[in-house]
Amino acid sequence: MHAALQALSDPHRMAIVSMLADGERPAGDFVDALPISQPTVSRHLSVLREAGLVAVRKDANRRLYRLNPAPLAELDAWLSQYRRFWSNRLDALEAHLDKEFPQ
Amino acid sequence: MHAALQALSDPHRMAIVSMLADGERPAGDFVDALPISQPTVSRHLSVLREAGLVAVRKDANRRLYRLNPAPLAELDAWLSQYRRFWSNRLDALEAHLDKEFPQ
DNA sequence: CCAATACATTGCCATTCAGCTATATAGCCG
DNA sequence: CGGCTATATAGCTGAATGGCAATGTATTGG
Repeated sequence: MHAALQALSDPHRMAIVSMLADGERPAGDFVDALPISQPTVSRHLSVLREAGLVAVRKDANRRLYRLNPAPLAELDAWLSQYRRFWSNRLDALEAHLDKEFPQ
Repeated sequence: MHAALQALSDPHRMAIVSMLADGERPAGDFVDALPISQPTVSRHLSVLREAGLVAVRKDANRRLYRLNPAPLAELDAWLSQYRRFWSNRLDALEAHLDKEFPQ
């Protein structure tokens, strides 16, 4: 999960991940959306790939990127040890969940 | 929250934050726990301070560090838009919670 | 007052990294 | 095939960053 944090620590890469919350997108969408050059976007995508945060598939000319949520889930799990600091609401929820959907 | 991500992207800083999950600690504890020099630890603490992830208070000779959970809560909020990708369990929990503890 | 402890700050070095331009690769279309 | 589009790769540069040793600062204890 540390690789994911490292990858997310760049604002442009975080923006890419945010755009992918809506679904699959071709690389060109990020080039249009971000104020940086195409090769730089391509490099960011490569970093996100290596971190396991995104996956690609080919569609003719284009490369369609989609989110790979696993590292985010890991990050979420790490964060869970801190939720008690701000969220009694969630604590209650988890207690309930464990009863509702045991194991 | 981006400043927090940046700060957490270093493994030693993440280790410090992890240690603080248990409560307040003097700076020296991190020096003992990490395989890096005291000045380097001090620099990491300074970065965490600037990111708002930790707060300090003086206790005689020592500086007692504690977690400031606000940036982690922000990160948690950002992550929430992705939970649907891996956690139907949590979705169910939240639905329940909204009924149980409305608003 | 003096030595010791705990921590921060300074100054340096090597590495990493985001950015760019230029170029390569691959698929599409006429 | 030839040109166009979409993306990746290579090569470079400057800035940021983590590491260290040396030094500064403040507090405690004798």
